[in-house]
Amino acid sequence: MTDRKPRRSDATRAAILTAARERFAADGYERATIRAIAADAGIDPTMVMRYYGNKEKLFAAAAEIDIRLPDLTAVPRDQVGERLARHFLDRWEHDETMAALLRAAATNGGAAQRMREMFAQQLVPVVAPVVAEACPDPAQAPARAALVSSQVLGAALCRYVLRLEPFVTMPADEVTAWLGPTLQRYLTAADPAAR
Amino acid sequence: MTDRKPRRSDATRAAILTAARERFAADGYERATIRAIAADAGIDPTMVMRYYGNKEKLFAAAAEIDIRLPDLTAVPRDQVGERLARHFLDRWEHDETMAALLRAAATNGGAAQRMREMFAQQLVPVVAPVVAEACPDPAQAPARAALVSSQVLGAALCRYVLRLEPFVTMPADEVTAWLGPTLQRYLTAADPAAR
DNA sequence: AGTGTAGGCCAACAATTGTTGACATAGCGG
DNA sequence: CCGCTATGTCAACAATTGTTGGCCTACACT
Repeated sequence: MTDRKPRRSDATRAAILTAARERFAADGYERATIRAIAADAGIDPTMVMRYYGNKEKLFAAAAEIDIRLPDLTAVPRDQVGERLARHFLDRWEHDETMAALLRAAATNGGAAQRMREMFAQQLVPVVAPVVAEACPDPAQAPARAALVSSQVLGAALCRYVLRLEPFVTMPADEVTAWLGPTLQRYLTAADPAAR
Repeated sequence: MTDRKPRRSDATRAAILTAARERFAADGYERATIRAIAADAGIDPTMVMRYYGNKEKLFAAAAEIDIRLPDLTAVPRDQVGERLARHFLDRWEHDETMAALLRAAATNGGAAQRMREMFAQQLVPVVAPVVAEACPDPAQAPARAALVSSQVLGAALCRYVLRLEPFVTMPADEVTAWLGPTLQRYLTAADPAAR
């Protein structure tokens, strides 16, 4: 139902998308040129326009991200933080699309909007039930999720974008060990002062 | 000694720098054009070139930042985290130069380099003595400082760049209340698992 | 007052960008 | 086998960019 008849140009489409993700991840939105993307994909720049309309739509297609968050209700409450930290780190390590979106979101309004949508549609709902258990006010969920975002995005920024030295070489396990308790507190602490 | 003879063009120079900071903060490095900056400053684009050489050097001049970190050794050890959080938030709130550097660092190599230097030269030294008290290994200081950076930059990213809703409207006091204990732990915990 | 120099503007260049249209070709359906 | 449409290439456009050189003006110093 959701898949259409396979087109002869599917290979080209995919090549464009792959090249676009690489370029957007490496250079950000403005510096990644359609010509460079087309060259990487081994085709003419015109094809990019034909298949994706314009640069903005190409980026939208390239930056389509599913965080694939696990079902946190199935995780022991006191391990939620570390579990989340590990998942995010793993996701970032294996999918350059995440870095592409982050880099672009810093200067491109559309990309920032996309990031906000990801937050609202994917992170908040998953996190809400966990927050609800430890905190009476259900309206707190977005704020808690935002705190989680800030630490996760900040770590990604330092590690994959700024390439801040201590953070780049630090083993993934150590990063999760440090971030885990932080996220745990953001999600399950009754108030900021509580542990 | 450090100040030179005042030049007739000092007003223009300052106007350029102010406009540059605003544009770089609002648009990032690539989208902020010299023409737009000159227009904001009410002068000809040529002046920018004459006084700052080229766009890169202009940015370097505009993004010269002193974090003005307080002397943490004079702060009670258990309040270091909150003190740092408040300082950073305040700094970001009142100086758009910080946002300019952050936005630009996401896509511009030079800006990223600048950010790393700020980290190494300003944050690490201030933080090192605090870390040394709680942790035997002096080589841990950079890693702890990097963790602090990640949370601070992440919060700034969400609040001032991505404008993630819950984070934008959250009162500054509440943000510091949440971030304080996190930074405190990154600095003074003996190991990731310790509180 | 006269002159040299710093401050400023205008026009223009070369390069790059996203984007468009006309034209070729090849493969599939009739 | 014929023709139509999808796929692809080439050349070019219009706009924008950083950047340069020439020219005018006004202030400062002798």
